[in-house]
Amino acid sequence: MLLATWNINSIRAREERLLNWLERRQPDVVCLQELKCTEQQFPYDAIEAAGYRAAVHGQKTYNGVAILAKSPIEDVTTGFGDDGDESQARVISGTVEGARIISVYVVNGKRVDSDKYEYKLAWLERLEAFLAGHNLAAPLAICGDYNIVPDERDVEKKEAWEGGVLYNEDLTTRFRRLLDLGLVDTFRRHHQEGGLYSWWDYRMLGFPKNNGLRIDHLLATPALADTSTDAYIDRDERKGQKPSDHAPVLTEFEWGTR
DNA sequence: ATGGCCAATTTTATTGGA
Repeated sequence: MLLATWNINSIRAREERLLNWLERRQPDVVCLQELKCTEQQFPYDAIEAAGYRAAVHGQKTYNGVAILAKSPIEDVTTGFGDDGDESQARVISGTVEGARIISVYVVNGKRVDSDKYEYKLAWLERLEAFLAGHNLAAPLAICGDYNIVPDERDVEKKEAWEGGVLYNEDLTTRFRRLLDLGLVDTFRRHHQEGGLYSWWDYRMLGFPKNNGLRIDHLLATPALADTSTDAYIDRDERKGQKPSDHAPVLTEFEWGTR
């Protein structure tokens, strides 16, 4: 199973690029974030014609997450299912070929002194509780835009980002806590070096200067992660006409029908 | 080359992204 995650930054603005990438790359399962559209606006027909089913949790203008898969997507749920705020479409789960797949779009946080950052921290608490409620002995992957830089290898200009809403001691500790639950950062399982990023700012020549961050992650339980054979970042997707500011990140597993 | 923000919106400025 080739599993991918991609913050696409508007599926309507990126439809042609997404379809070209699906055709060329042929991932089995794709977790998407920042659809920026409602379910009514989602291009189901084009995705289906490309050979994929889609489970979509949409929202007008902001957020929005989906799972695309070549195989049926079963037992789809949206949100955390707790008693917290569900007005922002940031989580969708489904089962594909016996593996539980979760697509997440973690809150950005804007500034550390903002209400949005408070919401980010509270949301991460809910994420942890949500995961703790799953069977982590079973095959499961939770993939998406975490808006967290796990460690210094994952940032090009440490001084510029340290202490901000994406990279600080509290967040790296919270990320490690997810790993302490038993989840594996599947990209790091195959690549230990720094300088490999999944996001570059549109502004200030972020990509040409490689001022990047690794903030998009595929975490998996050992039952699944132990079968992974390689991981990739499709850096070329950040090039050319109308790119998303994120590149797709992928992990190959010896799991399922592929 | 990969190039100096981009996308959506009850649009002509504002909000959010990271």
